[in-house]
Amino acid sequence: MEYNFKDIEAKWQAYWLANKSYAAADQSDQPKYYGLSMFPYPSGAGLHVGHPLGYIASDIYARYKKLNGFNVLHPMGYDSFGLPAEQYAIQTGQHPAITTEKNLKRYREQLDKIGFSFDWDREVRTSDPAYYKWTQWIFKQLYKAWYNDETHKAESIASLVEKFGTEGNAGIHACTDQTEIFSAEDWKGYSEKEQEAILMNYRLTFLADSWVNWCPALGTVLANDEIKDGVSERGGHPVEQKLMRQWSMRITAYAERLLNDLETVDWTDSIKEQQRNWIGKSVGAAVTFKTEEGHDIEVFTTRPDTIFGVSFMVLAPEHELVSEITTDKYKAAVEKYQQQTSLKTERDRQADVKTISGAFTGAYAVHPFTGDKVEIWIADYVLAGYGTGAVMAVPCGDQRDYDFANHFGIEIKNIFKDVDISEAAYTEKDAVITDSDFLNDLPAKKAIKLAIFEIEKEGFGKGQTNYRLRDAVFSRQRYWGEPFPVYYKNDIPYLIEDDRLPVTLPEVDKYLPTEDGEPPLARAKKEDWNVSEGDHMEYNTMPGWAGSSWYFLRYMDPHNEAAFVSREKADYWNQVDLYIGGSEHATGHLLYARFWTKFLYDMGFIGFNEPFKKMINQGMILGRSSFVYRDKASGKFVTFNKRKEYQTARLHADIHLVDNDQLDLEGFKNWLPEYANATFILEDDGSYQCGHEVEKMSKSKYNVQTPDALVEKYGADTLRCYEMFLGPLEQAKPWDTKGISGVHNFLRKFWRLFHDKDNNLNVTDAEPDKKALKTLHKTIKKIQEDLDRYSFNTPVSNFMIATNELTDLNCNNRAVLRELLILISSYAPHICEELWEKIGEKESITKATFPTFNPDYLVEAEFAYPVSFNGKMRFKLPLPTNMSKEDVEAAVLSDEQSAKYLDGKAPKKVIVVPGRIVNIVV
RNA sequence: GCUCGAGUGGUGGAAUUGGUAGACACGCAAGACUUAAAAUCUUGUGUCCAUUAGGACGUGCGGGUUCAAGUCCCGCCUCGAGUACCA
Repeated sequence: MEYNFKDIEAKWQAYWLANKSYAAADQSDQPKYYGLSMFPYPSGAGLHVGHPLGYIASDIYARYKKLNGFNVLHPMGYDSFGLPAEQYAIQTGQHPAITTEKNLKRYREQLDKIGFSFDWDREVRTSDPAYYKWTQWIFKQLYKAWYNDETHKAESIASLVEKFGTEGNAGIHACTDQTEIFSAEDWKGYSEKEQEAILMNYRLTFLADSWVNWCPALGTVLANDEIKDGVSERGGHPVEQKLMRQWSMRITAYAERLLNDLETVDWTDSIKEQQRNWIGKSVGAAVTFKTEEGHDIEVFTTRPDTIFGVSFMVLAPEHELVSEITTDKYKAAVEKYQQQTSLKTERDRQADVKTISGAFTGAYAVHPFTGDKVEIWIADYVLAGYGTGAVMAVPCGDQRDYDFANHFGIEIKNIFKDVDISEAAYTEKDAVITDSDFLNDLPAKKAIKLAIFEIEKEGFGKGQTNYRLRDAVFSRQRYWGEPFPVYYKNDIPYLIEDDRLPVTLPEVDKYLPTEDGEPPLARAKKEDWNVSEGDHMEYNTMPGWAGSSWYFLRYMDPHNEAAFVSREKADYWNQVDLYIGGSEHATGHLLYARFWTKFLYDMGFIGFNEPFKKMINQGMILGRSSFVYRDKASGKFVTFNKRKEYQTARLHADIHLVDNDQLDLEGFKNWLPEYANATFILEDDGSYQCGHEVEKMSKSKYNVQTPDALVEKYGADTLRCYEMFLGPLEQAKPWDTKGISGVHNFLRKFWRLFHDKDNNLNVTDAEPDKKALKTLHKTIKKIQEDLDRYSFNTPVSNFMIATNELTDLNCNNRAVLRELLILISSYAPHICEELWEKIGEKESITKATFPTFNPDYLVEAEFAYPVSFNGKMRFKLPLPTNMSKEDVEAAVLSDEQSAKYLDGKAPKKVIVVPGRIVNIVV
């Protein structure tokens, strides 16, 4: 075999490992570069072809930066706590640590075969006690901190306790759930338990009874971002609301900074927008309306300028005041409506937005400015969970209020000057207000300010900013996660001392909740814990996102036993320069990682407050699933073209049993036990044809393509180049191996460039000719430009072009080929390293320097001008490149080919762009 | 509904500031080598008309700006992703 990729790849992978070729230096005169791919959760299915896509891109970039003289950090690790290993443990009794270890090993083998330049000495695993010791430590810091809204940063809780002792809490502007005001005297008089309860309302991680998303099937609570379409993201199980005592993270304290600092990072607009929506800032006012009976109803509005347009009010059906204010006459109707609403699931309620429904309570509120009577309704378009669960309805300015008013025949008052609201509400903020007392003739934006001023002056309410972002639930009733460094004494939580960390996971007999519904850790006896204090330890564990919120910091200083990262190393490596990963983490991981980074910055542990400077989201690689069709009546499997003659259910078939849509019948029977006795209704030619569809790759769809088979058949270098060649990194694309032979052929042709017919090295020291140098320098320029704008697919084409051109030129000059090897080495490191050695280089190509582009080689004496007539290219005319505009024009017009298109007429206009084009207007 | 992104040959895609549309590859077709196949190599390959020469049309659709538009502007259509009674 001429190009023996198997031997070559094994040889150099061993060499790189033995020589620590990719070790990042902690100190260097070179500028630093931190390139990072999101670390994977090691699932049982192994790596599929979608995983390496991002890794290959960050690897190419890391290598490219290294060749350009940067000190590069390019690490890899594993997000190794998580649900699947635990679900597997519940089913089989196997300890999740064993499952995880097994999966990890397989991941590593797969990764190693692809030839990544990871610095494995810096590997981190979130489930490693040496790692989660620091996750627990960061949790402790959050517990010992509060958020000062005056300084806009987190501060130590000790400073807060001091203030309480001297001035009470009235003058403190904090992000807190504490509403009660107390004096310094009060504070001193409180018991420890009372003081602790108050401090809980300030801490950045806190214990509170809160409504949580409870997933009975998984036996745990879930964060909002772990729920998609009303069901759990993992497993697709239903979720219900439940009041539970849980640890939470006060991420809302950082809402404003998380929003503003998006402007300082180079991410896609789409991800930034998703974060903005998730944070959901709305500026407006809280206004209190009094009912005729004297109850207070607080509403939140972003349009206080429209307050004179209020013609009714709406409460959420669950609003606590509903039963109190409803008059006897309307009681039955209101209760019926409440009942109807409660029967609807959250999902149904959101799905059906067209049906207008509601009920009048019989009660009236008094308009704070006009004193008018305003009807109070309940309706399910007002949500209990947002704002105050009550709105002041302004039909002329809000479409939902407009529709509601029309439906129930409520008055629609127009307070916008010269605006027609006969068809729909006017929701733009650019109208002039009228019929509104002191707001008359003001444009909306000014009116908003004045309205808030008046509302505050009269004591009806105040200006307020609301966020959709909620505090994040941080406890999970699961086994396979970080234990909390927390114990309880008399139901008061206390922290475990630093020198006793980590609190490691105790052994348990089963990975299920206890009979009385406590989390699995409650099964552990006192002596099963390595650290046990007080009445009992915390039984909850941390969520999956705990470990992944700071792992990028640990890579900087992975073996530090005295700190999660030393300040010195954090200062050196600083932000991640390039972060590559999927966009599915837009509102989860990326928000939490930003939050923790900002917190650690506030506390002075690190010197930057955004973790990821530049981010690229690789598109998903989709799989091509195959389907079989089972007749519901007979249970027989019906072939694709006959499926319509039967009542069939569509089932996934393993794509490895399908070749060109034809099913391997014996293989299918042997695949799953329930198919052992399968019978078939075949095509007329006796084959079974499968259906197919492009969808997400997943184990349950049996459409997972692993990279292993391709590495085996074509080699890692081919796989690397091919995954990049597929198309733009950010774009989603179906996986298709059709084109891979073309890329493999390129590498073989590249190999032949260095060898004669008998596969002997054939490289000369002779001076290369001009054409070869031109090809080389054209390629240097292209690769540099492409990579600098993160275009990973186009360099492969340019490598092919260069190889094709040099082959046509019979170029075997060492001077040219040597530089070409460096160019290609970031994409195909193994073959380049091998040829590099063969042409007599002594040191690894990973230590080489990226060639310098010299424009002189691209200078040509002649350029073939495309000559257009009326914008249509007609012919090409070679002319000297240094010819003046006037001479070019004269030369083109006097050329005999022009005569035909001019047809005897004089040109109206001639445009000459030197070195580009000539256009003649006739 | 809103936000973001994308629509280019049979296919994946290229064209960085408006300046030769379809690079590179796959596939397909013809040929060479071979007993044959595979592999390899050569040539061709946007569509339509034309024997050729050549011509017309072509980047989702309709307009516009310009000497020149895949690229810029206006109005639509389709697909993908995210998100939603957020007051």
